[in-house]
Amino acid sequence: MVLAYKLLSGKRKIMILWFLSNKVLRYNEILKRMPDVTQKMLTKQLRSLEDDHLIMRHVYPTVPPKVEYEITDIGKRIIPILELMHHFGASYIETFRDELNARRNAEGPPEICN
Amino acid sequence: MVLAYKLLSGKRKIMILWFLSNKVLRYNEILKRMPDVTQKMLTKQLRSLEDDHLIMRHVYPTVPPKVEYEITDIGKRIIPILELMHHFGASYIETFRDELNARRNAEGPPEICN
DNA sequence: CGGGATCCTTTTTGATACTG
DNA sequence: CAGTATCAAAAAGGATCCCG
Repeated sequence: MVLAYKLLSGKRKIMILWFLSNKVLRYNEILKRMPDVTQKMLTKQLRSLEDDHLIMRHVYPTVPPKVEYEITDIGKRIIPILELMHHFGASYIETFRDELNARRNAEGPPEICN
Repeated sequence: MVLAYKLLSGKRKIMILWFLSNKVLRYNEILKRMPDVTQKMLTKQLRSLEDDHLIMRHVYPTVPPKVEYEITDIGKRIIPILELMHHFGASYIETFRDELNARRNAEGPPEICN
């Protein structure tokens, strides 16, 4: 439990895994899908996910370089957790819609994903 | 997804919810179950969980004071996520036992919960 | 008993510029 | 294209002491 939590700790990791859950993506493709992340942070989280064996990094030594990221078998086993989180988020929003709207107006811009 | 992640962000929240999933507990009972947390941090995380409506706080104005914490209905809906995380942790450990042991020896003391 | 208040350290995240 | 490097800010976590 704590272990899974730690593996997912990091503001962007769950989104990265979510994107990679059904596709192999290049570095820039992931970057485009996350408009508010810096290159540095994306790289860092990708490295961390790779170190934890949740994703694989494939480097094609071409010019220009091409790097693809692919979810691993063990990484795929995290997807059901993300799906549950997604469903939970939806029902949570439904329950507290008004309160969440109030917070949102007070604090900042909306999220892409719940 | 991101929302559920944010609600669970905080080093102790998932453990607190785990403990409260099947019992109402007093402040000190939670504290005893988490040997390495300070009172300040426990209080802080409890307040945060309460603000997010995942737990309820019942104060009995006796002397000495008595405060109980109880999971809410919406809080209970997070438990399946924690159970999945727990199972994931177990299979992850099984897959990478050797590597995890190596890290453990290098870094520090073991966890109570995976 | 169940906290709150202060002060401090560690960790995480971000902005910006540069490169093979 | 896919990153590094440097610097700075913010967030999270912790130690310690005090209180009704």
